[in-house]
Amino acid sequence: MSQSAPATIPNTPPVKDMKDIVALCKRRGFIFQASDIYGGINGFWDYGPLGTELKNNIRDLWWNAMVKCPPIGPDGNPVRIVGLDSAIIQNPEVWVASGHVGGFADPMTDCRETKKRYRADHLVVFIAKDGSLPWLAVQAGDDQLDLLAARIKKFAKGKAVTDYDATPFDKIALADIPNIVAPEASKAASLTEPKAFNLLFETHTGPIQSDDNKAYLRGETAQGIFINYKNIIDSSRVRVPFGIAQIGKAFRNEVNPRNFIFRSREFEQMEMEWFCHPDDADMWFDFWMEERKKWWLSIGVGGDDIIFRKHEADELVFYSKKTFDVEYRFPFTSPGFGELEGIAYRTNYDLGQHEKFSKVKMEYMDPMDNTKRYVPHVIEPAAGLTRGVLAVLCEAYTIDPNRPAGMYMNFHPNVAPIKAAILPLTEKDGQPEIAQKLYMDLRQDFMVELDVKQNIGKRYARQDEIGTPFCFTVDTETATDNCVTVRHRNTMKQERVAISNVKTYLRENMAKMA
RNA sequence: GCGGGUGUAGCUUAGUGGUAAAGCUCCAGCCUUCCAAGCUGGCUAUGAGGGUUCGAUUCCCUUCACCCGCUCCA
Repeated sequence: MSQSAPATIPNTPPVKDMKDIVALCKRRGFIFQASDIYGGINGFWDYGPLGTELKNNIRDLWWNAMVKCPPIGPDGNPVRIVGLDSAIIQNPEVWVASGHVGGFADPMTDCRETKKRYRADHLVVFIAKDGSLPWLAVQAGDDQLDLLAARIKKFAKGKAVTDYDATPFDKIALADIPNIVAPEASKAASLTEPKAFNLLFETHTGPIQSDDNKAYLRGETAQGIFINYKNIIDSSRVRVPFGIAQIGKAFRNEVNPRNFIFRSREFEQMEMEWFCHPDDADMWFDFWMEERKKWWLSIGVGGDDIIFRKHEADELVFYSKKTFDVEYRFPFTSPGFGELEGIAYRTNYDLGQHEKFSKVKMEYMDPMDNTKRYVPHVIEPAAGLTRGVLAVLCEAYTIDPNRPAGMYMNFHPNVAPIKAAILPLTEKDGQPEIAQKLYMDLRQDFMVELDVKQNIGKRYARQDEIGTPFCFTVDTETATDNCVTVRHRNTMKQERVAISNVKTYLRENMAKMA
């Protein structure tokens, strides 16, 4: 029970507190700290009964919108997307080709004095030509000579920029590091030896560990798609443009897991790679941007707390020509936003890399014109499933001081873990038997719960707390009129429905927001 | 990885160098009631490890987890 419902100021929505959301997740079985009874493990989370339902619902809605029932393309026909479930461990060359082994393993150096951390390859060390100390480190960039000039003023009056030679920090011998003054430090010898930050999890295939059988847990599901591109082209009668979709776990050794399940070391992704002709890439980029907006709205993540934002040129990673973020205002990012999905125009970078490293041709031959050959370009809508779960949880959490728990979960019915509860008003007069019969029928089609214990108010309250949109209550009149009462979660309003219509009623109300 | 904070039952809190307290939840029973009603009974806790001590939940050390800030974030 929440004891900390904040005082409400008129016309100001009450502030959702992450602590309350995390507490609810544990209390009601959405999400637990992984290895809880052993004191937990940093960066990992377990999904309980309701969290699993919620996550599966979001996952299935994505799969449905992508693979089973993909959107109508610009030509009026549905686009073609096929599914894939690739291995978590692949040949380690995959991750060399993708850039993760190099890019995810940047050596970092810490400044003991200022507590700043720098990428070793982003620091330039200037060494005086006359051999005098100290050496001056600055952050690499267009302005590095200006930065150097400022440091010279402070540490080597009378010298000029031209009296120094530049050396990348990562080329400096370990023994010479104490000669260096860090970029914002006041004296030398504050930089630590560079430490490798390898964000890919390493493992070994086979029972004996050696460098020869080192392998990586995948850092993203996307590479599994790229390395199967050719298999799918050759086996599935797909033609460009088409997509390959995959949902699954990915692993990153995050430096600092934070914010509940937002940044964890094991997480789940929903990624689709859309292969198209380079001339059409911009059109498809806009197409998927719109489709992805619609999808997030369809699972109840909407309103002022979601934004769709194009990256500025200086934010783009080097292989991407355009990136578009779907971001949610989480309680811990507010008033800022945190990323839910990135839609990236990745050019033909990934297929090109795998062509180069595997020596397998990735060229596509236009079936209508054999003279047209090209490596397809890729638009990638890559969403975080577990981040989606968190956004849905935060969005649904609704403070309501009039309810026993002080809140309820306003899930869109299509993501709600339990769609309906069947409740006999009392435990006598044959009501449990009627309820049981209705439950046995409904459970064929819906995740429903039968609850006969305790008074009806407690049972409604419990269902509100886990976000069950509908309760069907069997009462004394049910035996004679064959109707039950539908009680709505958000409004607490009730209406009478014939037992024979309950299934239809549920189906019709599942698609719309309560 | 750095700095700061926090760890007592499922939740919210109390307390003490000497038998760890309560409310709510939960479970069982009574009651049979449309919004956590009432009555009875019950389960469950000092994050982990070490040290000091006759005795540690309390003091000390280490460690783990979580929160905030920094850093990082293909």
